[in-house]
Amino acid sequence: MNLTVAEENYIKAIYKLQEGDQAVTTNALAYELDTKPASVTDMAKKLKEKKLIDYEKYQGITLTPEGRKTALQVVRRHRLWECFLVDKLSFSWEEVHELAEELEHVRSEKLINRLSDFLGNPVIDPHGDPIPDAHGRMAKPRPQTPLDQANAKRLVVTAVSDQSTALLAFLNAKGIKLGTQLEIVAHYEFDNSIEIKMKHLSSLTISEQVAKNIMVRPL
Amino acid sequence: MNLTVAEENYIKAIYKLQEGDQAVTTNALAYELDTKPASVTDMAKKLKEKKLIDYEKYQGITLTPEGRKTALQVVRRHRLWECFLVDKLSFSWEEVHELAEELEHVRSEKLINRLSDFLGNPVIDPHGDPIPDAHGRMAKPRPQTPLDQANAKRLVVTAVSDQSTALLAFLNAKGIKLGTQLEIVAHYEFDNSIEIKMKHLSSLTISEQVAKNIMVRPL
DNA sequence: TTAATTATTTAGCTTTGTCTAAATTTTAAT
DNA sequence: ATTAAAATTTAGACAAAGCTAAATAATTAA
Ligand SMILES: [Mn+2]
Ligand SMILES: [Mn+2]
Ligand SMILES: [Mn+2]
Ligand SMILES: [Mn+2]
Repeated sequence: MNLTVAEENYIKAIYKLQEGDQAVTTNALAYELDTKPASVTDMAKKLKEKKLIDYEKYQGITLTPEGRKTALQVVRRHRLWECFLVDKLSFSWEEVHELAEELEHVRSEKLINRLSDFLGNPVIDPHGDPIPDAHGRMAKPRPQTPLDQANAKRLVVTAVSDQSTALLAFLNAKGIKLGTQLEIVAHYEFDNSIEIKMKHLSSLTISEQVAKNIMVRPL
Repeated sequence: MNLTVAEENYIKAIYKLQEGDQAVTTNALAYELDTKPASVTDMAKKLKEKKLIDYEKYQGITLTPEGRKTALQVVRRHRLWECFLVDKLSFSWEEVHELAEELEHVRSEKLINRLSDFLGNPVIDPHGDPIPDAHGRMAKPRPQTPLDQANAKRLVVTAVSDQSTALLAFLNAKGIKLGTQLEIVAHYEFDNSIEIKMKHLSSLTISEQVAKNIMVRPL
């Protein structure tokens, strides 16, 4: 099955939005892909034809097993390229998503497996997301929660769930990265902001919006 | 000026075929790009519109200075990726062209300049072709001639002018690569085949067709 | 210098992926 | 149970890139 770049992008976006089994809506997919709902409907018909998704009018979209396999391949390529850019070419984590968005479409098993070897077969990408192996299997991530829901006091940052340049740039500015250890000093119920303290630094207060997108686990 | 992948491929092909100032013909370009003359005519109109080529009906195609600049950027990306694949991922020289044909279309100055640094700013690619620098300047290649026209006896292989998998596989089989030193033992005028001898090996005879595509300079 | 051959262009059609505007279906609210 | 709002689909259009078949221009041969 030979997919176009657009088809791969759709499959990956469906994978991303399809938490568990819940069907992905036309509008959500259009928003995620920065396109229009009418375009999504058109593409849904094509992907159904290719047996990559289950789709019935007005009923939303889910990946078939074949579609999920395809999605995992694209995700693998995306995340390995992100590792390459950060580890080998010294890009910072907020710069790599867009480039990987293009590199992920070079389809060569040999290339991607050699790249993985070259990188030491990493299992997480620069944003803390797991990298599927050549068979589509991912190490199941150690349990992690959004910072705004953490109950332990001493925590370590394991991932960021929003990967917009804006959030990543903010985290850079505050010195927060994967592996950063922090302590929760206070919750402020007025706006659900959270005061945190990192070693050797004065404490800072972050918005609920930011806290929701920082994944942590107890230290 | 934002170019499509197809436009970049055309510009690169025109650059390749346009030796000196001679205009590139519609048919030659169609053959090079494995497409049809009618398609070339269509694209020529678009590229003229974008001021990348000079083109008048029936008069053939030449790159404008802007077009040449674009071509050199694409060539730079292509050849740097080939270096990456060979030097870092252990691909052999006959495998890299197709992959580079796709990778070359990821347009990011920052990416390609960092890749170049990472590779040690190489000046020739795995086939002996020069790599343009960030400003489009290439080290002018040291004088080289096709093996079938060499007059010195002791020679060193500097490049291959045909990069088909078939030729490269043949050269692999015979142990001929960039830097290989060889001696011309005999010319056979019946078919213009050439007998050569490499150090520590028995001599072998290669066809004119092969000899034409091996570039050498006197040792 | 005609005539034949070759090269190139034009015309018209196809596929992919997108859009807007209008129609329809589903969901939520009275 | 209607009605209003929101979500989704359809219809019709467009741009990019390709194709085939037919027309035209340029070149070569007789
Ligand atoms: Mn992508
Ligand atoms: Mn990532
Ligand atoms: Mn290419
Ligand atoms: Mn090359």
